[in-house]
Amino acid sequence: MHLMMDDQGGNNAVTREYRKGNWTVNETMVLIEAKEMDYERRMKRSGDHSEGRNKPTELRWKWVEDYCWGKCCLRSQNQCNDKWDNLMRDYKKVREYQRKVAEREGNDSKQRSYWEMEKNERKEKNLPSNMLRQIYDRLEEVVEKKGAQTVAATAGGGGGSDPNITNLPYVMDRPMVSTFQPSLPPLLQHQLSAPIPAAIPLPLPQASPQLPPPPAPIIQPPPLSYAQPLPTIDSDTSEHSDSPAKRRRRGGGNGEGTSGTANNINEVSTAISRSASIIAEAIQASEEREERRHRDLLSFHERRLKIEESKTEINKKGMDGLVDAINKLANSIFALASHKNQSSAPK
DNA sequence: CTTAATAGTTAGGCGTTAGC
DNA sequence: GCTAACGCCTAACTATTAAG
Repeated sequence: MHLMMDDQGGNNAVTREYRKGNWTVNETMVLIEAKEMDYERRMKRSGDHSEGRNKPTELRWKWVEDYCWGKCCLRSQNQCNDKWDNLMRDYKKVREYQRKVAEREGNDSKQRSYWEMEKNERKEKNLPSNMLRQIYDRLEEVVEKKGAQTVAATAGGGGGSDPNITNLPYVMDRPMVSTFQPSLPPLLQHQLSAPIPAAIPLPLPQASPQLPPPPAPIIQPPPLSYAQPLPTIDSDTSEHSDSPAKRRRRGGGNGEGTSGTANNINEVSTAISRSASIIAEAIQASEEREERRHRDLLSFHERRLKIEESKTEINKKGMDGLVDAINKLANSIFALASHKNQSSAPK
């Protein structure tokens, strides 16, 4: 269970328990995918420059965090941000090196590609020692696409020349907290129960504020509603409207805003508690389904084992019978031959 | 003023090795 | 076998700059 219901001071809130420790390849792929979606989302938005002016800027990394959570990558926005920074550092080093290698290849200079190098050789050249090809390729895909999109948007774009512009209406009312769809579609319940392979291409998140994401193939980011947010409280640090550096500073208060009226607070807390119970139910259902699937899988394996065993037994019996028959045949032939010998012998 | 991007730095976890 | 020392790796923190 990664979501905790907080009930302090009478307000229900959902606390995210972020995973710690090293990033797995799968988590990294999810993050890259989230960034890819983020780029695409922003490009769409920058093309649609007629709306969203003077709206509060969206917290991009919170969006990325939400996306990652929808893919069972339980990291905070800071973790995502940091990991992305580190990834980009490594990626750029490798990319630069690979470019140099490619240039020198024309000049007949013998220089091994990054992937052909040993770990210590990489270290000598001040390159990341263990960047995975899989991750590099995926990063290249995303980063180069981003570059191309940026150029395209700059060329095509009236006021939306900057890919960083965040003016789509569907984020305009988004508070500085993470969000969930208040009523989870059945699909999400399924998603929660099954980790999703990151390599499979995903449909784009919806850019429209009114329309919920369309019913989609099995793999789809969870629909995030920005119109009806469900606040979460981050378990590591309070991450609200401060700058990244300030956000991380501990002991500096919780950074809560004071602008909400009592009415709003009431409405929000009601919505939160409703949403929380829905989410809790969804998670419970998904866990039950997962349990059931696990049991099915086990019984299936057992059945398969039994079938294998009986097959082996039948084969063994068949082989024994065959050996027996061959022995008998050999004996008969031998007996026949000796009988013939005796009968043909001179008297 | 804010967020995003970048880069330098620190801290903690983990494996290896030498000494007892 | 135990433990301290060491080095490496990576997440996390911090500062700075750019752009809107």
